Amino acid sequence: MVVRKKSLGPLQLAGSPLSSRIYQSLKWSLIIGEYHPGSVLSIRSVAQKMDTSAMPVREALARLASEKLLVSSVKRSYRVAELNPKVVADQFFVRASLEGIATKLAVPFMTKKQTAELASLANMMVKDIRQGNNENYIVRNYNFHFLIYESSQNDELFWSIERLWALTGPYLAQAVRSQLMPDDWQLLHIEIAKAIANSNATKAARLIEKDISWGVSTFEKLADVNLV
Amino acid sequence: MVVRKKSLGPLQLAGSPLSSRIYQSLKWSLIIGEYHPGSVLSIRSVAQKMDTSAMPVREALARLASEKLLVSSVKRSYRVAELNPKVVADQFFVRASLEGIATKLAVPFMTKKQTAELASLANMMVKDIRQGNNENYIVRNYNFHFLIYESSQNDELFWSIERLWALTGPYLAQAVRSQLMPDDWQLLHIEIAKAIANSNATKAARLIEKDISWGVSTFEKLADVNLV
DNA sequence: CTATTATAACTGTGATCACAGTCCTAGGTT
DNA sequence: AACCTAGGACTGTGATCACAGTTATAATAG
Repeated sequence: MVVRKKSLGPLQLAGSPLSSRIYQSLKWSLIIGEYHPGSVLSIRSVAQKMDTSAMPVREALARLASEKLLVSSVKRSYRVAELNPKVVADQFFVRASLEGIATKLAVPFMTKKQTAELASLANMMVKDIRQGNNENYIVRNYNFHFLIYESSQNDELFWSIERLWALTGPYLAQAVRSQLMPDDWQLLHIEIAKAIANSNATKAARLIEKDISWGVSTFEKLADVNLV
Repeated sequence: MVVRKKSLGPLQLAGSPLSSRIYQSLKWSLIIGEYHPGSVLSIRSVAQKMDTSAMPVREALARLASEKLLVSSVKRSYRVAELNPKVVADQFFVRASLEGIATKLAVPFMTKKQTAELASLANMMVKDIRQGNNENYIVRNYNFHFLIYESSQNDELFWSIERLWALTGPYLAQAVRSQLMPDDWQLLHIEIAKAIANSNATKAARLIEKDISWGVSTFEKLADVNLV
């Protein structure tokens, strides 16, 4: 069984331009770590794979590059960025800040049904890791976090965070697949669900920051190693 | 004398694609409030004004829309968003958070020369307002803040903040031009420069947040009025 | 076998076209 | 005078072309 996202940002109706659908599709692929750092995404190759002309793909790639989700230099193919660990750590740092803020705003708005959903997701994520089902885990992790951020009622915050997930997606996926996470890290999601159920916004925010900060410290350590 | 920006993000060399130069140019126009909410930016009209074909303009507008700096619906012209005050307040709220964080990171890195520059800018901004020179004020305000954020050494933070300035630019400019700011607001920049000179990062961050929060409260009030 | 060079394959970029929706307005009708 | 309608002037969208710069490959010279 493949776990699917609920929806990536505003739901894309069938009538939306091809370029937008391609954009959304590629963005989602970045979030779930379908591409690794350095992956080449050229206009023509993507167009062929999606069975369309260059034009809509070209627009989609330009948009992704504009948001720094891809890198582009003149007359060289679009690529997923290969970032040094310091930069990735910086990105995770911003993520931790924004996601903490969003959580604090969200908690008062969350319903019983939503908190139950959170608890359920947290439990399934523990199982996913135990069974080594990384792909399901990644999607569920997305669903867990954005179920919270949705409730923040702040679109700007939501959009910024989602962009950061696409930015760090290729790196997070690498870490998940190489089992770089400490064993007790999974319990954090269960704690978060509990704190939200108890309407403890401050604690929930602190735990979310801790959850993301794992990314910061991991990549900071990598940075130190690489510098030696 | 027209005050100019130092540089908007990474300096655009002459060899860069036309579409990128148009993108940068339009983004800067948004930041300094050259367009007001609702302004129409159609591909062909911009292309004509810039004396080029549709293609590079089309890419630039697609990029801006992707970052939510413009709105676009299918087969309808690109526009500067006309946002309800609640949404604008939300954007200023995120700005306050990120700019506070960036300031806290930046202060330890700032040199004597830079702090002197900050003090100088703060003084000139007071004069700009006194003389009713709004356009100069807006550019100097940009230079003041981004001189700080530059020193945060966190590119992701810098980029996110710059995007938010383009997003809120049309609204900030409106407020500045209608003299909506309280009289003693200008003194804040002088205080910020002092706090940074004293290497008091926490205080500087708090003052920056206060500076931006003015936007939040202003638009929240407007939201209340409009709802009645 | 190695290093250098020429050549072919591939890249984004700009221009232009046809087309189908949206918007606005001038003309007619009630 | 107010309403409706039909037309034309816009809009973004997708496709295709030519071109110039980059990258990788293969042939050639040492």
